[in-house]
Amino acid sequence: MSQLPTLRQLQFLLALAEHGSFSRAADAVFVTQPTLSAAIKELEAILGVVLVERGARGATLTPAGEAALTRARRVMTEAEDLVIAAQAAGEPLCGPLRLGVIPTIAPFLLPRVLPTVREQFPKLKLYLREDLTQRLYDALLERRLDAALVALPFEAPMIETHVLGADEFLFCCEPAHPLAQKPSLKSSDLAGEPLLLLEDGHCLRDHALAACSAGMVRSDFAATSLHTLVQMVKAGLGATLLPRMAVAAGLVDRLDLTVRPFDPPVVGREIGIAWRRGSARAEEARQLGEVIQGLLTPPQ
Amino acid sequence: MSQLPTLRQLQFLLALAEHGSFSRAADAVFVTQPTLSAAIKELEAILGVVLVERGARGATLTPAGEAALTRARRVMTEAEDLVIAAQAAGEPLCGPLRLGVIPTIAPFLLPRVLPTVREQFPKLKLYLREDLTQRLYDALLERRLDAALVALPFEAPMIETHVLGADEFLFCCEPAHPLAQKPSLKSSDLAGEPLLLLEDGHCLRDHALAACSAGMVRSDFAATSLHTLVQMVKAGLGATLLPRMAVAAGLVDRLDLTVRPFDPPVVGREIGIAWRRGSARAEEARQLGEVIQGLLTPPQ
DNA sequence: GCTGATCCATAGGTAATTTCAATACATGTC
DNA sequence: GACATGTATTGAAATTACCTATGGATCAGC
Repeated sequence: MSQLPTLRQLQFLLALAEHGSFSRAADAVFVTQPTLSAAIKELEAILGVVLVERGARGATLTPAGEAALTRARRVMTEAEDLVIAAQAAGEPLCGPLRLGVIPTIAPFLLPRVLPTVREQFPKLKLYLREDLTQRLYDALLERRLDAALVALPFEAPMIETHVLGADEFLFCCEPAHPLAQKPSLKSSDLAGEPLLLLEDGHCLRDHALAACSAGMVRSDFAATSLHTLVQMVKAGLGATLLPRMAVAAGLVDRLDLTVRPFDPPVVGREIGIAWRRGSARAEEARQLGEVIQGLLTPPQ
Repeated sequence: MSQLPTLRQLQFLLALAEHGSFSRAADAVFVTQPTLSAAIKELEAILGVVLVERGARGATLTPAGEAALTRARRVMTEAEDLVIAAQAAGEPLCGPLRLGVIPTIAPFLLPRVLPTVREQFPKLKLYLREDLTQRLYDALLERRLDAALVALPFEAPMIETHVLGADEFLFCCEPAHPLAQKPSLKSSDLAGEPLLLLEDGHCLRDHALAACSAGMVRSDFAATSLHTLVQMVKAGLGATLLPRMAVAAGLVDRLDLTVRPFDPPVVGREIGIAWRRGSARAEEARQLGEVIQGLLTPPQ
């Protein structure tokens, strides 16, 4: 087995690539220029390739250097992840954790779970970010988020998920609506019914569409949030489907709207937690999920 | 940023996990036991977690240790890959390269390209492995192969491919066969025709099936290789489709069988080279592919 | 074409780190 | 309680990493 480079040497290579000059790179990593110079030279000796083209006005990476750079970056992030993961294993759910939540979950689930989470993990600093599923997905992949609360299914490469609980859909309409008379509805009752939905991009829109394929979607109006949506129902523009979680959180309180469940088989969505496969905080995401799951299951 | 561990420390951790004892692990990495002991201790200090449970009969990893181990393995392989990739960049297509080839390509393509490859890259040591697509895929993922010659499409996560050339299918039958009269065939001419195919697992079987959906596959007989297949045609069991590459390599020479092309649009398969995304030898696989492509395109 | 500025390479000395040999300590075994 | 089998500690030696000082090359401006 040929000799391995040092992480330090790789770090120097990153700095060199970033600053385009031995001297400036040396400053950036707090060593002198000769030190960095020697380290790069030894790295080249180990790899048997010239990585850097030395010029009068700085340094440029050779193609081999570029290739090594990409891999060096990977090695460094993997090493950093190791440290973070190990430290987290020693004291789980500590420090900053960046959690994404979709807009149809955040306002209804977070008030219910955050107090307990805060109490149970006082050292945890949750940074919350509310956004659409697709953007949360991107953020997870780019390591800008550690975990995300989303609606399942959330099939995506490199993403792992755990189910936290079911969230059935309820039919919501004006009291004067014909269907308001029935204590519960069948999916087929929606046939021809004018339905209001969230605007495109919300996964709740897709799930609701799947649940009420019989309905007639009003594509001329689309709401930007569930709060807007119920206002539109109240204004007489049509009926809609709401997640029970939102109703339980008081979304339609004092609005004088009628809410009806569906007969089994109930339609709805599943709430889950997602994280990037191999993320340094995968285990913590799983743990956080368990806590939230425990908070969801008993009441409803 | 907290301090990073050394690759050496991670290597020691791997050895410790493998041998279950400080002393034996130390022997394995050619240092003394105190050295390894101190290194692990410092690693634990850096990570802030106890990784190893020291017992009277050796050492066991704690859960945190196991987690660190998995990541350490990743860091080490990434670092090793960096070295290999960089060395390969300096002197491409040198040393051992493990190349998988599917059985319906190997005997016909390799004799045509290997001499030139050998001549062009005298220092290259090609280790060839002939196997079915699925097993080559597994081997690529498990790093037991560096590249593979397969039939496209070869859609798979973590695998990248390049097209090397087209390989059209030819109709092969006995001279007395009714279709032998026609100089060329349409795909629809195969309607009701009893066709022989390779046994399950060969991708050529699937591609041929797709190409001649009109035909009537003889599922009572399936060949284990193209050589067997033509013998079965000769024995009067039916007709078949052969890749032009195999015919060009002399598969039916001296067999007194009739071979007919299809009218455009020609049916066939594409030959490609595949490698694991991020493999240390990805660039070399690409280069090797270019050479083979150059050898395939001019003649036919 | 000289001058100064900028940048990388080299040299030699020093501090820090790594490693080793020797030994101490802990724990099960007979 | 001696012994075998482990790991931890210690202090010295070798190695390595780093710094200061200096040299040489290239380019810009005059």
